[in-house]
Amino acid sequence: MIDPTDPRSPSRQIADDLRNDIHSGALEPGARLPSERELVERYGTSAQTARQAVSLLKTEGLVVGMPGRGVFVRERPPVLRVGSDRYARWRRDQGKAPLQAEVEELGLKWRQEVTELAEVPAPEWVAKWYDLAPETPVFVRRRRFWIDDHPSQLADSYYRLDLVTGTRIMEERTGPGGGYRVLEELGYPLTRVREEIALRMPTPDEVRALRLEPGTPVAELHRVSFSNDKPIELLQGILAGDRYVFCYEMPVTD
Amino acid sequence: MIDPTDPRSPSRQIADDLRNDIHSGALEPGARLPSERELVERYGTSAQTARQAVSLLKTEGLVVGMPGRGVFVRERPPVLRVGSDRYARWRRDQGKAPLQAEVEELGLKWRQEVTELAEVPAPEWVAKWYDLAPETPVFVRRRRFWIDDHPSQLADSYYRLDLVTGTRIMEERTGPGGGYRVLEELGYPLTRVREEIALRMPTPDEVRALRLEPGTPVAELHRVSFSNDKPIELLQGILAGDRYVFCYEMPVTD
DNA sequence: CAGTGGTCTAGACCACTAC
DNA sequence: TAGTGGTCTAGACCACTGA
Repeated sequence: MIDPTDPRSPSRQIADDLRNDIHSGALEPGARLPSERELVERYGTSAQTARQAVSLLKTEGLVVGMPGRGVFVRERPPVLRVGSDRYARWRRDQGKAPLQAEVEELGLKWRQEVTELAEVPAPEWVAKWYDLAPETPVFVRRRRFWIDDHPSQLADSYYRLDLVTGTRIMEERTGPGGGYRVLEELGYPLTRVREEIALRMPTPDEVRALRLEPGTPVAELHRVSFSNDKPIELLQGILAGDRYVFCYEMPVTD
Repeated sequence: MIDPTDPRSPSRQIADDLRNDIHSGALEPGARLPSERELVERYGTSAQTARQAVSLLKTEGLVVGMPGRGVFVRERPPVLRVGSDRYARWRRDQGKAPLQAEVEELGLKWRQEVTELAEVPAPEWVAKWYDLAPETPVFVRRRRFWIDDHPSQLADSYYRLDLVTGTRIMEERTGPGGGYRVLEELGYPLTRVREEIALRMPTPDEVRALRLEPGTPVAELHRVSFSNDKPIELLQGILAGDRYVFCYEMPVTD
């Protein structure tokens, strides 16, 4: 089954065959790929070569290996469309955090796990936006968001100490409406949001925390929340790339 | 150098060591990693094990192998911040396409390569937005964008035939200001834009067309351009994940 | 020319799964 | 218990690079 005159290496030939089967639908999502031993027999290569072919598909994010069971065509998890009206005030008035509202509208379960509440020296980008000297202490809320019992986002919110000391932002539970509601009550209503999204592969820590399959990229989100042009919250998020679609809508300015 | 009591597998231990060296700065961007043979000697493992460690770092996008030379810590290419004021009309009045203006402001070279001009059956999402029967013929402009002599984006623009037949949109060169300028002159000024961004690993075709290093994710961008709530252009873009940062700024609505 | 990464063969053992 | 993926050893050849 391997064509020695083909310029592609044997492992590439096998990988391309399997990829075709997946894209053509011959192998549907959830289906099991031929086992390593079957591939060896079918193509007449060594086991390592068959393994490398499958490994290629894994790094492409097309298949997932389950030790003892087999290699399976990945089923795309439910995707969350993160929209640009996420921050609308009427959502908070219903007592929900921005993401929570969006998730529950889709009929999915939602959970927030607070992993750390602490004073830390300000990271460089935080100091820059808050116009603080480097290393100035700031308050950080680190959370992990779960959607349908899957971890899907790591989110670290940084606040100025002079703004949030003594408020519910320093507590485990910020109360209905989330952190924005607290800031609003302090006299800092949210007026503008700036988001930057970069793409990269996850670190091993992130793979663990988000239970990412190999071949899943992440989005690194930096968000600046303004109240009348004054930054009031800075967020760094790591989002599982296969669970989010970012969606922005904007008028065209002159 | 391998700790047999460590629960991590040998290849993981080697990979973690190298990753630490990279993050600590002991191995700077552009530096060469120890060669496969050196790693074998240092850790006392087989060559395959050392290879697997390095291969892990490749899929993480941290290093790049150059056959015959070595494995090098990846240098991040210049990153382009794609902003939400990209579509502002004043830019087009200077005779530049949206992306072109942004790139040249950074002092980078810019080039557009038209790879195909054709009538094709409408893909599903195109038919949906244009409210056409599936497979209705539409006109597609496929281009590849180069920044500083690196391919960085594949962009397919779909147009309704009844709008663009006989216009410069069907020509190789659309003239100053790009496709939006042509539509504007036809009586369809751009008023609103909607963008959806999904993350995934590239297909082999995309790896080739964008000359992507292993371990580089891509962003799949779907853009709908409206003129007074009527879609006038649909774009699917594949953007090299290591060359773009997406940046959106939005007011908070009630 | 020696050294490099990339690919391959031919074995082996382990932990896990499903029966 | 048989089959699975995951990892490992110990070799080998090739094309390419740089001196």
